[in-house]
Amino acid sequence: MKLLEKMLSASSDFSEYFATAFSVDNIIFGFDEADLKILLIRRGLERQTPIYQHMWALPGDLVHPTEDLDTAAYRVLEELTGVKNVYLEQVKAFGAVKRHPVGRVITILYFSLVKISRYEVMPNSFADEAQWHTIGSIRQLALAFDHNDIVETGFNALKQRVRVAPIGFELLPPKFTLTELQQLYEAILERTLEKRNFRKKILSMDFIVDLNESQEGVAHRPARLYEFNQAKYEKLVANGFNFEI
Amino acid sequence: MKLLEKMLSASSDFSEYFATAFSVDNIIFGFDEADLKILLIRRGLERQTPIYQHMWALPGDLVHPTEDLDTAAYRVLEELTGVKNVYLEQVKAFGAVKRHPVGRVITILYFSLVKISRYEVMPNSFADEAQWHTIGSIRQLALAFDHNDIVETGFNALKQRVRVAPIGFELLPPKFTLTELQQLYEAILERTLEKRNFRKKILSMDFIVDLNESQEGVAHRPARLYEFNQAKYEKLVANGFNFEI
DNA sequence: GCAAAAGTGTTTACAGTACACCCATGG
DNA sequence: CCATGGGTGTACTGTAAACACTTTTGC
Repeated sequence: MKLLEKMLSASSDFSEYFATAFSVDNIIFGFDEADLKILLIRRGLERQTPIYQHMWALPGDLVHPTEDLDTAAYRVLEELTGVKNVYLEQVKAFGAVKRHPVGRVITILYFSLVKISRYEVMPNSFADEAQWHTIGSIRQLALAFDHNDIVETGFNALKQRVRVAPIGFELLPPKFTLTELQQLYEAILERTLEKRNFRKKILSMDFIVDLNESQEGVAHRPARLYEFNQAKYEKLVANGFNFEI
Repeated sequence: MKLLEKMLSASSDFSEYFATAFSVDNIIFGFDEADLKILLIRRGLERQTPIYQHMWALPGDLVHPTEDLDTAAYRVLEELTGVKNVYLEQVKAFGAVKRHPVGRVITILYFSLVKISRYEVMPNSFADEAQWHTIGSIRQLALAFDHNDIVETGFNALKQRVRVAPIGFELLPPKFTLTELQQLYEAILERTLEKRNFRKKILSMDFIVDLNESQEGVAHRPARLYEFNQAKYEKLVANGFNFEI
């Protein structure tokens, strides 16, 4: 039975099929002081339906009727963080019938990668309170809705993606040290990496370039600074290169 | 602005946010005579909205209000093919505002893998006409809606998945030869593989077992038959094994 | 001169790749 | 006996993994 077709052409009442809302949720990743963090909002208070009150949740919103999904996810991100030009990727849809206690709400999960240093939370624009949480601390929390499951799924998606695409750089400032890069990969992959092998591998890929600059003001030998070179990377990909960590 | 929350709690009219339908579409893969094929339906005729008439499209339907997404995808599959216990996996959501000419319809894409030998199309139950198409021939066709894009996305998802999970077996009969398995991987990956190396690699993984049986009635040396052993595979995974082709 | 992190090379083992011939069966 | 696809081994190459010490700076 082709419900969609009937609905759109026949005169029968298919309004029940429109009794579903859909939203986007966004796992916003940041990297700070060797920790991978996720931006959560605390459910409040004046503006929201009184369910899951005071609990932490992923930022999200309904999708406007004339808005693409990616646009909606991007809007949520921008309203919350104020940043633009951010890496954003869809993960998947969550649509269990009872996942929202008030009605049927299907949500499309995204993750985004922001340079945490550049960013300021704007708590009064969107959420009553917003805060970065490590993945470890989130696992100790009961989040609103099915957001614990959703976070695990999104984190796994990041783990997979980071192995085949050079997106980790989106989480670092434009100039970074190899130690920072290694700590980032360790945080995402949740395991330690061997320093010499990591450096060999990363440098052999030939799309991060040595800036011939050094850290300043550190109480030890200053590290060299590098940057990611998108053009070099794309040239390699065009020639059949395959990124793997 | 937390639209979802306002909508559910306030008395304002948010009905425009319910003016969106959502559906599932399913890329049903089968493997037959060394070709990877996708089951398409021809848009017809009596039952459907007169758009994209006579064009080929992916099978899909609206999601019922009290139905999980996976269930809906499974239902589409079962109504069309009659088969059960089939591998099914969500790919992603497609939600461009204008992707459906009649209204806003967000669709969740799935792919499923069926053993083509076991299956009979039931054209009178669901679609006016259903037919297997090779990926090559689909690329020559203009499909309805944005289904050409969707097919490419879904096919790429299969390509990725098959490299890290042993799901190829879902497309083969329970007993298969190594040549059939190789042809399957060649069809999915769209490249040739070297016979000796392929066999070494597959057999070294140790979860396909030699049945000590042979093909019958072939006009050449009969091939040995193998089967996939799920229990062995899971044991390996539990011990930290990682499948790769 | 000491604390702290940066930086660097070599060896070993394993997996990927390339490659060509004999075997078993039906007709 | 011929046509057809089935089945096998070896050498080479490159990448992954394991591993410990020296260097540079600030204080």
